[in-house]
Amino acid sequence: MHTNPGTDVEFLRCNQCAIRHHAVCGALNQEELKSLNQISRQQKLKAGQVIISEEEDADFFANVVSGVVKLIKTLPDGRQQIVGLLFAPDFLGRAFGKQQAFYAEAATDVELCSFPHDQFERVLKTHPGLEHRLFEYTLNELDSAREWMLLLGRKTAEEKVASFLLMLAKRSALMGCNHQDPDVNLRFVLPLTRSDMADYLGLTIETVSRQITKLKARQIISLEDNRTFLVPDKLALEDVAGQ
Amino acid sequence: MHTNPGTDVEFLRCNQCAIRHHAVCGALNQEELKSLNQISRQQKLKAGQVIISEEEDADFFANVVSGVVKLIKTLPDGRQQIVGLLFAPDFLGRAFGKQQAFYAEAATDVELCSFPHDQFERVLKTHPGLEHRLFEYTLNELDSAREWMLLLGRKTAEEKVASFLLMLAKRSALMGCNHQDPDVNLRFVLPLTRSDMADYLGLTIETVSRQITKLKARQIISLEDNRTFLVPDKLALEDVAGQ
DNA sequence: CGACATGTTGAACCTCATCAACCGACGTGG
DNA sequence: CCACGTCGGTTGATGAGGTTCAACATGTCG
Repeated sequence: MHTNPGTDVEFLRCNQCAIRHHAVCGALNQEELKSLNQISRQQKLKAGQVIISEEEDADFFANVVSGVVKLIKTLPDGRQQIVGLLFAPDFLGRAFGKQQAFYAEAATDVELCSFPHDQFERVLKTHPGLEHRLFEYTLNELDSAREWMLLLGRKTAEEKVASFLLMLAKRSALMGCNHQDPDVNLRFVLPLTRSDMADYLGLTIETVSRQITKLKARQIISLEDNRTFLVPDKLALEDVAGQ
Repeated sequence: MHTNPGTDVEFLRCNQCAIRHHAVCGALNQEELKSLNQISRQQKLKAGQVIISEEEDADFFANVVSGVVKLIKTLPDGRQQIVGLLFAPDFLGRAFGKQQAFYAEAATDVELCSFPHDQFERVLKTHPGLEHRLFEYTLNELDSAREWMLLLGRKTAEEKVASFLLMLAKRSALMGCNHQDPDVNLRFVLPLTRSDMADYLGLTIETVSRQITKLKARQIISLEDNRTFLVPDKLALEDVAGQ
């Protein structure tokens, strides 16, 4: 708990953080932020890098500052399912238990703000506001997971792809504090490969590709390039997605 | 906050509760338990009864004391997916928000110990131990949900059915403080109809029925009656389930 | 007893997975 | 500089796994 000048500089870092007000640390007052800041570490990862492996315990928590992280579960024979996508400012890691039944991998280049496991848990114990925020975050994660269970269990390939694109479209509309009319020609960049999409939707890459082609043909979406999507009519897409 | 004799009788009820030490209220000391007990109400429901509807806000929380509750999400055209099964002593309801994106229905006859929404949230605010327990419970729910995403997205019909039966077998082995050898001839009663199974596994009833028949033929399971299953060799079943 | 719900079985069909070829972009090394 | 391999993506042909539709069996309840 030293309070040398260096601390103040680091302290500043949190106050200037791009995601601060939306991340779980947004719950903290200046004093609490300070103690969290002291244990945090910025970290940059390349796309494809494994962040948490399935075997070893995770020794840290982290906020996603930029980029996208995949949470992946695998079957012994190699089949895999993405069980969560983390965008900024999502939180990575499971409180109260180091065991993760999945591994985490950078889908794009990623910046993390990470905290050593034990120290973070200590801060958690002493700052109920932080735990509360994390709890609310977890409840939202659970809601999303259940939404995805409906998609995986009951939607057709076309509905799956449409639902996923719709999710990204909405997300980007929310993010960009968009001055554009939110319902007209939504535009977003897909942060995943077709293979990732397939693993998220419980499909194969071929099926994903075909469904995208079909949506293009029906003019429900159009592509600037392989990764950049345009949605001229959000309602039409919602219709295909089965709400 | 009256403390008339009646209160003590009710107080006793929690102390004698069958699920107390496993339920979220297990985190509470006597004093805390008392305040929770004062707002609780026992409730009995018949199989098939809707507990929380999708439209209206839920005005209560509850512990499942006995029986099984289905959490169901539906698509506009009627397709449905069970996104969670609650056994005793699971907790029903979403803290910090009345909105549920699914509805809850009794799969069997059910006993609940329920708490009015607002009062429970008030207790929650003043008893961090309870909130903490609920948080841990929610984290486990999230883990299960993700496990199920893998099943829904990547497992075959046979693996799905086997996984589900395995889950119930393990569950019943844990419950019955079994003196029986845990690996030999596990026996359990299925608390669901084939239709519920199908909705939980993302299949049709016909497929479920056929897979059960197939597992029977391969001697991996046997049935005393439609609802009572025997697992002579747990390892064989695990093998079919794809771990 | 008939009506209804739950479950099983059969046959036909269809969606999606599989296998394979191909395309364009990119990077590397001869 | 261009040939080459690789990677991400698309498209085509084929077939299997699961759905759909239908009939039938069994058990329960008024």
